[in-house]
Amino acid sequence: MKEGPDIALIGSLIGDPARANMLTALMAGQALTPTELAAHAGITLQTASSHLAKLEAGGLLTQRKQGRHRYYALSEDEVGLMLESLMGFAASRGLTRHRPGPKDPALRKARVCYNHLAGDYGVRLLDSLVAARQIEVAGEDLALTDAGRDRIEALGIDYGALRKSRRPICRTCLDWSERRSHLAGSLGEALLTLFIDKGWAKRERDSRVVRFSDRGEKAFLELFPL
Amino acid sequence: MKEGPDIALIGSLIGDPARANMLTALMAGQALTPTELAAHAGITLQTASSHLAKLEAGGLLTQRKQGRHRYYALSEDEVGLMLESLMGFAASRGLTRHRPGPKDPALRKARVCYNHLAGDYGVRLLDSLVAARQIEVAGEDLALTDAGRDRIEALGIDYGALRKSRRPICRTCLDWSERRSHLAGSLGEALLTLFIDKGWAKRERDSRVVRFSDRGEKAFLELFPL
DNA sequence: CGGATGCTTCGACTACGATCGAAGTATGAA
DNA sequence: TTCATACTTCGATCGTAGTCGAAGCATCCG
Repeated sequence: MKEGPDIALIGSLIGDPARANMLTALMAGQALTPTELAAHAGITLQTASSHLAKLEAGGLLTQRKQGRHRYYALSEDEVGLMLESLMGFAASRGLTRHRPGPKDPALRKARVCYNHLAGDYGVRLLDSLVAARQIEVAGEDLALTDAGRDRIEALGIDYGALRKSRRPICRTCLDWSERRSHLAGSLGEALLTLFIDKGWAKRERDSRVVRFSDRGEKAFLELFPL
Repeated sequence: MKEGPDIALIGSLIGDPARANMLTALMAGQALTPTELAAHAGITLQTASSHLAKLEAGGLLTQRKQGRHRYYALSEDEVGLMLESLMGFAASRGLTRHRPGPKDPALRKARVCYNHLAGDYGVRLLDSLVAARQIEVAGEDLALTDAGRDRIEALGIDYGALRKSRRPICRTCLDWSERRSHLAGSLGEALLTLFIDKGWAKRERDSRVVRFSDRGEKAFLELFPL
């Protein structure tokens, strides 16, 4: 009828509270089963199953069968970016679903955004890499410089493996708490994995919060100065 | 209940086809009356009125009374950016509402994105300014350099006026057709206005298409080389 | 092979919201 | 003042989508 892409379909998928809760839960980056997602959304398994089918048909989720479990996850980085952008706007309107509690500051400090680090620390990470000219910015796109490649290889990240995947290595993602960009893409994912593997940070159970240890925090701040 | 902003409310607002049509129409940047928006959405005035009240309550729209007309517009740049991001995802899924016609290439070449230039030409504009070091990129944020300020003042844009407004002067906006960034913010708006004032380009009626004249196209391409 | 777990499908109920006609309010024109 | 236009509010109708119980598959375990 009118020109342009159909945003109503996507909007209505996100618009149902149960589905929105599931999507929010999946923003933590881990693949979850219908049973788990039903608990997150506060609905029965049957209803959850129907919602998940719709989300999958709409291209927001992908499904992986493993034994008698089915694991659902956001289908691609793009979905996470879009959701974070919605959250940014919702947060700016003061539309928060939760009573602000002790978790809130932790969430703003460091949290998982689909598969990479967001919050204060996520923003700092990108800023630091850009300041050190290890990442160059060109609009929405980021590019790893030669110095940047050396740097991440020194950290123990396999640059070749990142390159092989079809996803962009670097990518910006708008942070809803900081309202600035942080680092997404396969490099963002690899770095978060690195921090956790090194024992610098741990993910809190059933939450997006990333909790740094004292030692990890010190190492992170030294490694990525402003 | 759960942590994080409430995206369901925003989603459900966008999720209704009638409302989505109105929002899409308002992406053209002009403020429209309920009667006009009702026509765009294919509903009666009464229904439109109810939808508009909801969109305003949700913070997506603002309203300006002028005589016996009421003009609705997107409430801020942020809303346009969010919608464009949704369109990007919808387009990547092939969810387009329109039959691809002769208008489509024109739309991809140059169109209005709320209040600034998008499409191929919009992307080129930002790229050119960045290449000339008149804009510097730092994550999501853009900064006008001294050279950039001189440049836009030479073009006849009042830098002081841009500065006075509380909105950011430069800003990136993800382009759904090009899937790259173009220039938003008050400078983006001022530049589009400039192109139209100079007679280089005209906006097509009831459409987001921006049509450049031969002379205007030549001038634009010379002024903003890659 | 049972029996248990995880999930989907079916069917029926329910509630919410979109829709429009009719009536009410505001602004402008004659 | 009177009429017309632009819009909102009210009220009633109607559809659709979310919800869950019950039943049906699939997978794993002993």
